[in-house]
Amino acid sequence: MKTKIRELRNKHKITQEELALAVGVTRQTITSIEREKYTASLVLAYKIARYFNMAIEEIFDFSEVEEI
Amino acid sequence: MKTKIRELRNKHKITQEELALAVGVTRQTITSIEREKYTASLVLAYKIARYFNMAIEEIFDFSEVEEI
DNA sequence: TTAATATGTAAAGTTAACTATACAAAGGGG
DNA sequence: CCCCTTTGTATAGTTAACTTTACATATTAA
Repeated sequence: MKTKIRELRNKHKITQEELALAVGVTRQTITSIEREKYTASLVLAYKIARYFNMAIEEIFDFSEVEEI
Repeated sequence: MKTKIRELRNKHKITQEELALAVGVTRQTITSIEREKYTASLVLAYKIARYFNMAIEEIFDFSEVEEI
């Protein structure tokens, strides 16, 4: 899933490691999510959104999710 | 994790099975999430939110998630 | 009371999210 | 150039989300 994490991280000038630490996961998890290796869990998505002071839907791109 | 799914489902007068079908999971998944057996994935949370025309944060209760 | 509908639960299996460790490669600053 | 920081990637392992099947229980309607 596409996300704005890298973009936001650059804007805030923090590394993957710093973000990982802030939200309580490993750097590999952040790397994997940025590189779309897998999708964040709901709780992690929330923590990342909180960190950047945004809503989950503003950071994670659900446009590929099949419409209901 | 606490959610408003049951409450919303009752308000909309739909069964677990109907919601499950609408968002593309099994009834057991809805049951388990309502009974807090486990937390929905990000995509499922999004689909449920879309179904009820709400934001993810309005349906899922993140108050127990450790502050960052 | 019986049937039908809605929900709870259980167990076993699969897949995806995440950890841990480790090493390679890219890029900038001295 | 060389060092240092940041990022990419790989592999193996664990845990949690979700499926499938099946049966039990509660509630309502006929």
